[in-house]
Amino acid sequence: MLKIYNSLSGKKEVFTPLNEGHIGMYVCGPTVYSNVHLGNCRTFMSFDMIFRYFKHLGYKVRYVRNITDAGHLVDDAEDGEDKIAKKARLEKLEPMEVVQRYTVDFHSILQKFNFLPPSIEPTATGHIIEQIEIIKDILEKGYAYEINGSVYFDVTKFNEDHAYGKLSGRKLEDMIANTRELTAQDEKKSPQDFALWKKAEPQHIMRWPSPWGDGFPGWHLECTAMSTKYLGDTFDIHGGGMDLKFPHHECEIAQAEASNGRSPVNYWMHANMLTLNGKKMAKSTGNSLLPGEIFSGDNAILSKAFSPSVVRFFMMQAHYTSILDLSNDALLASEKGFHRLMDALQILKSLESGKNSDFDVTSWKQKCYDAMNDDFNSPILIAHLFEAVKHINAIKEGRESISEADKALLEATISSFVFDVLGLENKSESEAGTDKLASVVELLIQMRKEARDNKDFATSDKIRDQLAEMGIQLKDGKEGTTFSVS
RNA sequence: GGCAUCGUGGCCGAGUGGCUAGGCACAGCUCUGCAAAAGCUUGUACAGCGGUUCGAAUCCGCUCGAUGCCUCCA
Repeated sequence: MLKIYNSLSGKKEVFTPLNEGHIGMYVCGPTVYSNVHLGNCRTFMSFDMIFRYFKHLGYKVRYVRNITDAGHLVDDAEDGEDKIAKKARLEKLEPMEVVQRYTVDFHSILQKFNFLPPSIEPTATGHIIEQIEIIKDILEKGYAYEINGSVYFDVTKFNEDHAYGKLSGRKLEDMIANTRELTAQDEKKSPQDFALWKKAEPQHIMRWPSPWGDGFPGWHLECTAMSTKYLGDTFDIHGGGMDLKFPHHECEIAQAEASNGRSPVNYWMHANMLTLNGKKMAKSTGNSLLPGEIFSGDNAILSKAFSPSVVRFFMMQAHYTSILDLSNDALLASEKGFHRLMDALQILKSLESGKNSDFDVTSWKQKCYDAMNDDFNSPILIAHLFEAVKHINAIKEGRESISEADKALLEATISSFVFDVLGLENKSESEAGTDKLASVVELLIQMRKEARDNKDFATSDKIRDQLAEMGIQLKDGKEGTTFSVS
């Protein structure tokens, strides 16, 4: 029985999909006006893991994650400028050049992190017509008004017969009480109202024709248009970063309820933020890291480069609803733990099975599922994986044994959780996996053994130390010497 | 200022009204020519102050602090 923490109710709820065996999931994707933010990666990674687990359980999942390539305003005021258009103006590029450049960056980073591609990755600009249709609908229902070629959602009107603020726990009256005075020339009736369609000023490059004149859609609308188009008026899961809860997701609910009278989403899921050295990431203070800067080591914050798998493992060690703090020490610790896990996986392959098992693999497997079924508790899953690591090492040293059947079950289970669900990759294995390197190292190991047998420790240590410098670590064990590549 | 989430041992991080999280680091031991790796052993922590309770770190209140949103920043 799978339980999910639903942000809408504030409780863990038993997950029941609308259609048995099928899941519709929408996650708000990036606005492609700059390199993808590391915190953003964490959010997407959490949902990648969730997507993977659903698939692992055998669900047919339609996972929609959009690309925002228009409509995300720099601010919601009268002079609101589209983020893409602004960047294009600053860099003297065509807006679509900006979109293309950062979409490519986004995909390449996600690929390094071993993300599964979503089922559909729609763009806002590809769904202008759908957005216009929804605006027409909302206007007809009386929850929006047109003024000077722009259309705004009438939050006050909507709140009369719906609950605006139910997701974020806000009350409209409180919001009004806490709002600063309107800028003098604001055309909105109330500061809480938000744009469904913005009139394009003559100099504005990104523009589309509409019944209200040339303009562009509001940011909140695209997600409503694309999610309902591909997943239906009501669908199972809507996810995104905690920062999107208000106003973005709140507005999505309002738009959907205004146009078709029904709550659009059964389970709202929000991934929590990533901090850096205990503080929020912000370019302005220098407390900021790009994913690429972690992989290359080219940054002033970390002592060395870390592989995407290590970063992924680090993130999977925290629950997706907790704030996670990234630091050099934390990554160093994760790197060691990650290698220990990967080494154990390697050892498992060559383990000799015995008559009986000292390790109850079946109940261990159940505990792994219990952890994941409890709101995707990946840190608990990882704790269980390390329990298996202990047993694997004990079996290797002959202190415990495992039956043929249990060994096969353990191998299948652990690799499906590590690789399929958590999405980790054993990079060192694939690099060391080239047979030639392996046989060269085996040769060196053999030569070192001969030197050691002859008590020629100068030679044996030279082999060991020089290989270590190349990142190849020799490990002497009871059954001989093995190696790992870092 | 308002709303929200949270505050756990040296570090990162789970969890929970009474029973071992886990990883990393540290120390001792085993193994080793010496190391490394691996294994074993050791840590009584839960922001502070009150309250509820037979019993709270876990529930309630207040205080302090962090993060998010309310305002451009994921």
